[in-house]
Amino acid sequence: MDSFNVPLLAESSSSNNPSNYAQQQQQQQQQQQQQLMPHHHKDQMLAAGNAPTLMPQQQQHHQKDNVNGTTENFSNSIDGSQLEDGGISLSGLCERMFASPNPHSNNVDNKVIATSSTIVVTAGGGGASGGGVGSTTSGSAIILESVPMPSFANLIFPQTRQPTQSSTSEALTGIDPALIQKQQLQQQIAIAGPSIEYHQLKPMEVVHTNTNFLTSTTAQLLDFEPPKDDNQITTTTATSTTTTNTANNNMNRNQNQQMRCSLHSIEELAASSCPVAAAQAGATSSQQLPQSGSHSIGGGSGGGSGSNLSSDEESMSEDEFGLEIDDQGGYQDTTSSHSQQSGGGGGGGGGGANLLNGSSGSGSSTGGGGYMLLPQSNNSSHMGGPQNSTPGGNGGGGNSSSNPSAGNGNNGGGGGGGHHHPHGGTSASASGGHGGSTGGHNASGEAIDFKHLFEELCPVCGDKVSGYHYGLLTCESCKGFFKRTVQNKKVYTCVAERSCHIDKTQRKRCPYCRFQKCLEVGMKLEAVRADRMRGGRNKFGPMYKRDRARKLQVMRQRQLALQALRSSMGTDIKPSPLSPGYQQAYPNMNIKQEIQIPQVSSLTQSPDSSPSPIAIALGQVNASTGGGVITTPMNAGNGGGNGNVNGNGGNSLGNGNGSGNNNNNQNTSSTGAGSAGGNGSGGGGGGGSGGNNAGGGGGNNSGDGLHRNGSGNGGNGSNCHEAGIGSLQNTAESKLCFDSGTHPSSTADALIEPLRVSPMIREFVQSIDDREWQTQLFALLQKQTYNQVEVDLFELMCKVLDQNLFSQVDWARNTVFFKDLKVDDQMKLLQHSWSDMLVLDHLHHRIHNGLPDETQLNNGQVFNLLSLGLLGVPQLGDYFNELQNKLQDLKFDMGDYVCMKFLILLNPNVRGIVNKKTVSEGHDNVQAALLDYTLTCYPSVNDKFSRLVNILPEIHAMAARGEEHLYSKHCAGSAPTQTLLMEMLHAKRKV
DNA sequence: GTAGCCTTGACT
DNA sequence: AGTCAAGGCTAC
Repeated sequence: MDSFNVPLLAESSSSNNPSNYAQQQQQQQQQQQQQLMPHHHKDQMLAAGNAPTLMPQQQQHHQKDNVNGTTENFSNSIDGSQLEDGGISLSGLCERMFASPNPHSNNVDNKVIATSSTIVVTAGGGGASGGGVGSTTSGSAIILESVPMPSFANLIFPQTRQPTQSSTSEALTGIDPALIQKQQLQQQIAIAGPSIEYHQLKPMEVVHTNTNFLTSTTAQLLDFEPPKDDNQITTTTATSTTTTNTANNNMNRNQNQQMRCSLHSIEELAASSCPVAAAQAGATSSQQLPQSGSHSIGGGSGGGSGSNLSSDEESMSEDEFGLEIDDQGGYQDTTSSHSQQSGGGGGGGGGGANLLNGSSGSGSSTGGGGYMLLPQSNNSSHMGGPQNSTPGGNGGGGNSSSNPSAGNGNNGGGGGGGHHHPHGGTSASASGGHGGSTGGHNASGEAIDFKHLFEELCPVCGDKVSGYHYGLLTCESCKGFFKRTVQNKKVYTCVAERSCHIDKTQRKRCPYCRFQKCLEVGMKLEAVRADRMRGGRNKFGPMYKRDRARKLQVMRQRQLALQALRSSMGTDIKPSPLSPGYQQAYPNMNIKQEIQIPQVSSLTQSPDSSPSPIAIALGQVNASTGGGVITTPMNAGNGGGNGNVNGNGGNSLGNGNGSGNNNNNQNTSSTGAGSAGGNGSGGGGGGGSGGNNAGGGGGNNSGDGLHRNGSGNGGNGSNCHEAGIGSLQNTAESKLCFDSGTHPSSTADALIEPLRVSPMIREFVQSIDDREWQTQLFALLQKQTYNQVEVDLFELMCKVLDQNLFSQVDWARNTVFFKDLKVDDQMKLLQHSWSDMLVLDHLHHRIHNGLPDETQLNNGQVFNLLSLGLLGVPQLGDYFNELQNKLQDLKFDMGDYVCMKFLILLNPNVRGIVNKKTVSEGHDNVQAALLDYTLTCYPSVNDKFSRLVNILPEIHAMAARGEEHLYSKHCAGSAPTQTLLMEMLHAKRKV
């Protein structure tokens, strides 16, 4: 049968025994981790999401050698045994067991209290390796259980994991405190919801099974409904579990998210330890870690696959996808050819500078307030240089950042509100936003003053920064703390909930949480020298340099923007005194927990201003208004102070998280529902005066740079095409143009037929949650780049794709037809369709949600969102656009989209489907529904149904190309390993 | 253990 | 020679 227990790169192995390769791979990773990481942090690193790859044999070995009754020895074993004796720490096992970074290994109940003295650990699984090993601690049996199952499978039935985890948790009492700590760490992962980033999956092992793979490993049983007659679950517990297995889908989803752990530098380490990369002489990750390079795994790790596509022809480099920061660290000067806008506005209308020369220049929107993770408002190609759009969405009235230094968009205008410091607030200088007269060259061309860099606040504790330490600007104490922790292999424990606030006054209280925060903000373990050599420079030097240049550039732009603002507004806005907190100039900094996520337009919006039939049918828009903004919880919740940018009736949705008062300016009309207290007051206000495009017309430069639903109605429609369809904030504009010009009949269709939309399609559409997708997307991008000087954009793309895949699986397994299938079939279907669905999804998000082509990351890098739709193949751009145009010509709407998605998923022709009948029926039903829908709701579009269906093969062709590319990149060691994405890639080849 | 200050040494 | 990010020292 087709087994999905495919080891990563198993096909590439030169070994006859596929499992050997998996073992080699794991060993390789472990060895590399040993060399690359200060071992002792593994636990806490893992808490940040990086699970080690373990070999069952190693587990066994470790348990024999290292589990003992003393904390000290155990701790030592953690540090040493994992790496020195080739074994693996018990903690690591526990981490893998209880907190697999697999986000779908969920249901960890952090409330569980250990009451048992028995742990059951069954090492190994499947056919790959050894069985369980019992080891005792304090007289208690310890049997660890590894989980060598397809992560993919985990996704489908994650809920059955819970009992195992909880029961095992309970079993911890009486075990070495260090072990308990590990358990706590895992729980922390579960608790640390916001750390949603990058999925690292449990390693797959070849499971030679003659029967249903579901019964092939214990691990599988943990995640799947165990067959009634199967007793392979070896987990035991002395007491009953305190958790239940009642997680519903939503719960699963949430928990899944929680389990998606942040990996930060550690994950990069892990990624860099990709055995394939190691096997390819120096083809290591971009982290330039000191790999041994001598690991000879798998000779042929890539080659054996038969798809060792090493050609660089289509290799995507950073350059190809938007890294536009030159090695000198400088951005190109955008001041001359690009209009600049200090959207500072974010904050209560703050400093948003009017777009003085806003005519045609691409806007370099430098938000006054919040940091940026919003799609840029630029309306021209970025080729001329990065447009540093730093929308001021965050600032809000007050500073609401998790760190005092976070973006404060209080420059001018309203703003002002309270200062909210989730972290207990140290000294955030809340003095109004400062236009950035510091550093770099100010408008007068003064010399760069790097001293200002150190006026930032430490992202860990808020103390004064003393310089770059271990990867980023931190204070001296955190530098020392980090160093001590790493060098001395400290293992801390949090006596509280592992969520202690860390600030200057409390940083001593909980070293555990402090260290966690160090990792979270991006301090790099590898910067601590193993040999303790003094002096000299490390490899981060160039990175620091670039970071400086980037910061200075931001400052410079802000300064110019502020100057422009002043001149445009007379002298009303007085230059603020130079803030000791240089952070005002760096809204990107220190805003870790203040995720500002751009929300794209409603799921039912389309470029066509008229609501689609399905939108009306779902009651998400009033048909009579014909094109009104669809208010969703998403846009309503944001920006309490939705200020009308131009007073034209368009809502410039504030996207800020500011907690301050929503001091909107004179233009505010607060149309958005929900002035969510802590939310969004800033952004909305920002729009007010800050984001006004001097050109008047479009009014598209909201303070938050988002302005999705904005767009004045007052004769501003003509701006829409200039603005670019790809821009989130221009969705509404695009709709207007689209509607009025291209498809005059669309409105009629929409208004006449909505009620005839079949219940099936309604249900389909309702199953789509684009908001969650958006939230996850931008949260991931933000988290991945928060305080990171530089990230590998391809790797980031893979992470996003990986996340999208998780969402996709999550969606699929809750949908009609599909959910009724056996897991075997489900997996086959997904493995066959995932890439097509990714492409289709991206088309959908582009068309219906106005997803832009690119977005600027927290750290200033430009991330090419389009690459997600192209699966990393830039050459497919034209083809992609062509498909998009075709779909738009067909008035492709949400109903069409979801039906097409189902048609892709429910492919009865997939080989090996057991319940082909059900799949086929589902497919036919959807097809019929789509046909009916198109005929009923879009009579004006000739032959819409068949034309839509004919696009599916085109999507498939594109997806196939993307898959090849991704696979080749993976074989070249450029892609993160142990991700669902890679698993999918391999699975399809296996199939 | 913390954190401020000192020393070191590769790099510019 | 200066810079600066490492590690080291030591008073607290």
